[in-house]
Amino acid sequence: MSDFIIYNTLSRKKEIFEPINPGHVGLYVCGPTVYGEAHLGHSRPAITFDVLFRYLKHLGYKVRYVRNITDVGHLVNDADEGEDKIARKAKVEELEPMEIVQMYTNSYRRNMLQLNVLPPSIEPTASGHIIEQIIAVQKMIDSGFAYEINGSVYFDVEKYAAVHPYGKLSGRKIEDLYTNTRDLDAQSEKKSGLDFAVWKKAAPEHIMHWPSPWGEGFPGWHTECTAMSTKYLGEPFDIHGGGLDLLFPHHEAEIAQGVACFGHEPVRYWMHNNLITINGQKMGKSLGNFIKLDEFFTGNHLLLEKPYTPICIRFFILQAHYRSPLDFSNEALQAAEKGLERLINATALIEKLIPTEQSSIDVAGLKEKCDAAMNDDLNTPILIAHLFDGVKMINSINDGNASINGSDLEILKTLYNDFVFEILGFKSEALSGESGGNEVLGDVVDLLLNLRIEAKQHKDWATSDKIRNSLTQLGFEIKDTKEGFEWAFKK
RNA sequence: GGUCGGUUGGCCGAGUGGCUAGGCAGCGGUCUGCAAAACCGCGUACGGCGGUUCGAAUCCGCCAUCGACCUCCA
Repeated sequence: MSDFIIYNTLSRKKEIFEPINPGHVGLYVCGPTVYGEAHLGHSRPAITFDVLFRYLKHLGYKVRYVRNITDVGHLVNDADEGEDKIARKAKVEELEPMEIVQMYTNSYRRNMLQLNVLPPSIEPTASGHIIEQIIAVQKMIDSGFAYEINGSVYFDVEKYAAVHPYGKLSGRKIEDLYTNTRDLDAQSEKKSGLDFAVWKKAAPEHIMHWPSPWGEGFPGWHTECTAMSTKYLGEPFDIHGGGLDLLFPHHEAEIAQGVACFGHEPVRYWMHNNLITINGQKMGKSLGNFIKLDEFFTGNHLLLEKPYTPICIRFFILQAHYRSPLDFSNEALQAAEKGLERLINATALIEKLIPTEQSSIDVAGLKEKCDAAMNDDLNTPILIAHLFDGVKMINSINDGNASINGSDLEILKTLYNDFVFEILGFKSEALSGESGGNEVLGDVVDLLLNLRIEAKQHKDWATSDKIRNSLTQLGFEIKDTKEGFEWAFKK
């Protein structure tokens, strides 16, 4: 088998993936901060790393996939400085912070399920790992790279940068950072504007806080990922993923914290997905131009011409390479919708193909190309292109313009099951005549279509068309075949 | 201002120093009572200007332009 190659942000190169422990992979991905409903932007890392998770398993690795839930610790950088994002929302809505956390965690999980994103192996919460974070902070102090002041603990970036390359992941130079750091908090207790909080003293009105060696407080922005990733995956571990927007400062800080805690870098391969844009601009909470996933599924948003199914969103995202920016548009989404349908239909058709003596198509070659595409840094757009080549083959065989032998047919079945369903994670969303969701409904549709056949036999085209058009209006897709008819219902 | 990354046909999106993905839309044809689906055929694109090369959309330089990060953000 050929090597699996991934792009490592750390080296800015494609590298052969070699796990630290043969046969096992530790994967950590930054999950959501649960203070709002998930939007399209959240779906990209979730889907990207879901495909990575699925593919690693397909390759035979035993994978431990950790994706955190951030439920404490993000500071709000406005008038309410020092107040926790989640606590702030709680006051507005007069809910307990943990009530908010629970609500949005539930909705996030529901959305992920809809997108056919597999649950991670472990989904740790920051609030559930306060002790681990306190220990991590203590290690940073012990190693001399963090200092306590007035009940808060800060990471000493200057001291760290003197002996370690701070900025190596994001390609930043410490001098540049100095000149660019805004001087907003002149009265700050930090030694330097570059320093970041690893533990923050809680103001009296602050709701979420825990006791620590430095007094009542809460963990800083980046502490949780360092504590939780290494707790479950060890250090160093194999792959750390996340959105490109987390590269700096979050991931840079994680490297520094890791070195401060363990004396070596915590991660072998860093992977970053690019962002989704809307009209060429980043879709983000701060810009207020995001569309929630639920809004996609219902079509209930000004920018949406119609609803789009979760799998359509998934297909749309995977038709672009994860490291490329992807621009949202109704047109692109509708193109994805139709393409997905064609792929799913052909995949279902494989079951009905009748093998012959000879194969006129190169199934082994197709499989090789599909493997190669995935091995080349998860090139899902290329993989999908090859799968569409196969779609043409499948349809041609069905039309009698090509042939396939028994063994090739078996390979083809496995190939499409593996890539379309297991790895890319697509699934059929239509209720077809065969599988059917509601048996009575199916029987009624069959009845109507049988009446239509009778009408056709009498050349009563008016009745025939009336039945077909009415069913089409209701969302059924009717196809006439040699044997009679086929139908499918689309939500 | 600093750092990084884009600019591909009507739209979306891959990719490689020469063999010039794929999807969607469009056009013509086959099939069909008409459709739908499917199949066959068609469209020859890589921001601009230079340079390297037998040959560049692909490498280099300059310019233009867009974006991301530098502050919480997937």
